[in-house]
Amino acid sequence: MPAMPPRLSRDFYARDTIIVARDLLGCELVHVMAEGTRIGRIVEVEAYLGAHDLAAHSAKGLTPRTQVMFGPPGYAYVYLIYGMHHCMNVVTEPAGNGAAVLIRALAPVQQLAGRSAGPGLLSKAMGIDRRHNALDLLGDTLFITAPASPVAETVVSRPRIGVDYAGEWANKPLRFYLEGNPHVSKP
DNA sequence: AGGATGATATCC
DNA sequence: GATATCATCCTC
Repeated sequence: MPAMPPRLSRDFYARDTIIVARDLLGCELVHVMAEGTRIGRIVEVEAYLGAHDLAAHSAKGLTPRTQVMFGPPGYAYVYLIYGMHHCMNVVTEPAGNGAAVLIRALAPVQQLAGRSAGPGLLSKAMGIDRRHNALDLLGDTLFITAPASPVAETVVSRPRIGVDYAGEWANKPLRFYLEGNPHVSKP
């Protein structure tokens, strides 16, 4: 088995959120668990640009929940939605901006538990829940590695899912995915 | 189209 | 303390 590509650096996450979102496509999300290591290839993401983005949780300002979003880049922001599903994000840009990228779908690579097309499903398949909130993605438990091979697919952008309440921000094309990939949640 | 199901923010 | 809302998923 080939050596695993290097972990993404703090500087990778510190960049502009749209750039980070696009560059995360093709990267691999890794969760080292007692039962084994689960790995999925990122095929769909959404960018949440910061406190001025009305669709972002950080638009509410600094609260206990959004604390992680306003913190330094390269940390996991995981929350429970609709009382039953977990969503995983990575914090981007320098501390204070409240920006993050939601990971929406993975193609299975190793040991995924069930389907991973959609933010709730992928969290379940990867064994990720609220306990992972505020976890450093440069640590040894949960991290992201650079693409195992060059990303050949075309990246397409569409409006984000489930943010109709956000006015004109709901229409901005801040959802990115790999065209034609069968594991995208809503092609 | 509608229900599950609990944390969060925002009122009183 | 009560209530509305929710970056979803499943079943009908």
